[in-house]
Amino acid sequence: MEKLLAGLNEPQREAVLHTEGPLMIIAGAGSGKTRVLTFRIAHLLAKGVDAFNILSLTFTNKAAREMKERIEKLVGTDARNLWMGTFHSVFARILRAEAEKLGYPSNFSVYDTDDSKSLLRSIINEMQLDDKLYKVNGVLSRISSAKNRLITPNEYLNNPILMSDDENANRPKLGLIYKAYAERCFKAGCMDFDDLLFNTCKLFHLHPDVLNKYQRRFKYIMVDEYQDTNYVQYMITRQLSAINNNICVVGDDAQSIYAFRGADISNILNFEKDYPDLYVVKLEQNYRSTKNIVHLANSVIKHNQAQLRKDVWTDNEEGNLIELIKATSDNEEGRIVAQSIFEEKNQNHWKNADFAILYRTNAQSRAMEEALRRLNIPYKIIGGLSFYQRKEIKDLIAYLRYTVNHNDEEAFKRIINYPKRGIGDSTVSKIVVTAVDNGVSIWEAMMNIERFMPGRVANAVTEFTDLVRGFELAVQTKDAYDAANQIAKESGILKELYEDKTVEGMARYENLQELLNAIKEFAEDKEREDRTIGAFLQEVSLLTTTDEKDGEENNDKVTLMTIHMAKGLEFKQVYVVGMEEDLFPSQMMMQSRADLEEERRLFYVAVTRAEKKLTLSYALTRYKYGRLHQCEPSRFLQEIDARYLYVPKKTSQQDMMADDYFSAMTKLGGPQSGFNIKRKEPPKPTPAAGMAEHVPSPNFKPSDTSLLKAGQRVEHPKFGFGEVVMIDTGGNEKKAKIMFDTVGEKTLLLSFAKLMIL
DNA sequence: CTATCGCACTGTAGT
DNA sequence: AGTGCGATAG
Repeated sequence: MEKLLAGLNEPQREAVLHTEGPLMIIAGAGSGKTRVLTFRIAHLLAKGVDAFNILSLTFTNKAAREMKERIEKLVGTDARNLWMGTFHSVFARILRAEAEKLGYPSNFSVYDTDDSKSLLRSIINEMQLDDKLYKVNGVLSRISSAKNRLITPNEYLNNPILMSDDENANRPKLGLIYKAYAERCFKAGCMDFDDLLFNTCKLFHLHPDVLNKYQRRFKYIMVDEYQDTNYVQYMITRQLSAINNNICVVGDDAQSIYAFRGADISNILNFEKDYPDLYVVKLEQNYRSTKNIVHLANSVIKHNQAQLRKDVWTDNEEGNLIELIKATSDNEEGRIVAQSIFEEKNQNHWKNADFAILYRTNAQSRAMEEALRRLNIPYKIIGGLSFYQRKEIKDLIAYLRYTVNHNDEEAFKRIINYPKRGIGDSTVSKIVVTAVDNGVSIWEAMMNIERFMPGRVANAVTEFTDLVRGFELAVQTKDAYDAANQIAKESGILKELYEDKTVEGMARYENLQELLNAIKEFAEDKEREDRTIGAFLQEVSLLTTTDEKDGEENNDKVTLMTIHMAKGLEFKQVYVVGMEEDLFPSQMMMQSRADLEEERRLFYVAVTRAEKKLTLSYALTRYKYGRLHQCEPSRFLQEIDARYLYVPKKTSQQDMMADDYFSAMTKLGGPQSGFNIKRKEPPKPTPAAGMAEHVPSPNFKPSDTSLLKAGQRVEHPKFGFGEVVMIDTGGNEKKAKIMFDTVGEKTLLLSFAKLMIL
């Protein structure tokens, strides 16, 4: 252990050795956070703490797995009993043991996002609401944020602020949808992802003895990526640590990039208030990047207001200046980047795997892919559809789920007529209606179908129930693999796919075989206590893209991914592409969310992935929904301290300055036929450049909305002129609704910094 | 019950 | 432009 500690700097060592009492580690980018965390746990174990008493919460399964491996390397098999995992996986496990206390079956299924959406769609239909007004995505995110703030359906319905919000948004029934949704999930014996945390809190609240049991068990609690936790996660950790008070949170407020899914940066900003005797360690030395990269990152993030004082510095070499590339189009941007990778690779003797191309949205990968393929540069794309999101996989999983839990409504809907067995929508709704009328479950109704729907349909339904009962028997008597195999065969899925001789069909068949292999591995894993289908389903429902194995031998590939996926990774050279206004920072974010501070943190995360070289690029035109659009450079390029930037003389491969190219194109009335340039709409009443600093009015402090009065005229650089129509200052959130003359109504949260009172 | 047509969407991500 | 889902017609 001493040997290990010798390699650490002073704050790192402090973080490792400070084991008793609350601790907050503010870990800047590239400051050796993972190392500190693993050493800290190893140190606890070396001190004689039982692994059984340590709980370590991470943000992804992958992070948990990697950390566990590292610790096992340090301390050996002592690490076996560590509880290490995501919030969801850890508390799903606890809920599985305690579910009955909340009225759930212990084999509850977990709804994924698609299941949730499908259920919501049914509910919105059944309530005869306008699905254009009640969009599934919007409704789901509203319900999700309510659950993340521990608001029950009834509390929602009794909350005047939420209700008036909904009314103003013309969606007064949202609370009722939430209530119906929660009831349906409960009846189906299912939890969605948010329920796993919500119900954990509920369990602890209703059963203090259970809470006490786990409080005494988890003597040491660690939370990684604390800046990305939401309110319910905050409550869980707070309650669990209430007795022993040994809680250690690690995070970096400058890398909080998940507000859009409910992460609450104030968790980390206000942590001090909850634990007065808190000890704070700041890891500020960056070991990853050159001075130029670190300075550039700092020069942008300093524009943010909400942050902890932190000063990231590095001892590393100065390094190259950051290259800024201007391209005429997204396709040319791709060509230049691919060409650059080709040249840099030879020049520095780097591998393909030393390069990453980062972008804001997945759609941007296309141009990059084409260019790389043209130069025969191998690449891999991280993200996109995961294995477990594929239709054929979800179908078989749905059969398994339904076999285990006959109340699982979404699984039922998926499999009842797939493969086709003559039970269509009308039959299904008749069954559902009968079940509801008689107060029995759908399953029971189907078991008695001859009584109310005798005839041909009844036979089909009985065949189906017999089939499922056979599966049930198989699950009880055989091991997971044999049972799954039987289900795949007898359900007819396997046959259906086998008969499809198209390329896609063959791929689907192979995917199914791969799923069966995965079940086989699971069933034969001797280290696992619970090797049933139920346990498999639970694990699989919490698995994602990043958790899947690479599987390929040749891993020397250029990595393409979104900035979000890049967090925690590092590459010798990084290209951040698409540095254009409205794309990065994203227009959508700017309309709905706090403001551009999160986008700025996203930029910070992107550039700090680079070790040696960093290249930024933007295009002047870009394809969007099949049409060519005109773009403007991102405001972030203006915020960068110019000292760190360098613009190569020749940026266009056609040896033509991009500006000339574009003006030539527009003079000709657009490029050749088939092109259809969508001109950017002229900026609203703001200065011509569209990038000039907007000076806030002197009487108006950003984020202080109390100065706004209904009826006031205001101006916003993005949305133009408008009128304040409503303010509510209830709770912590200050909100104002502004009716903009051209854009319509906007609810602004924190973006008041740019708002002028006229 | 199935096939086809038309419309809407097109955002980052983990569980 | 392309896809995927839902509604409607057959």
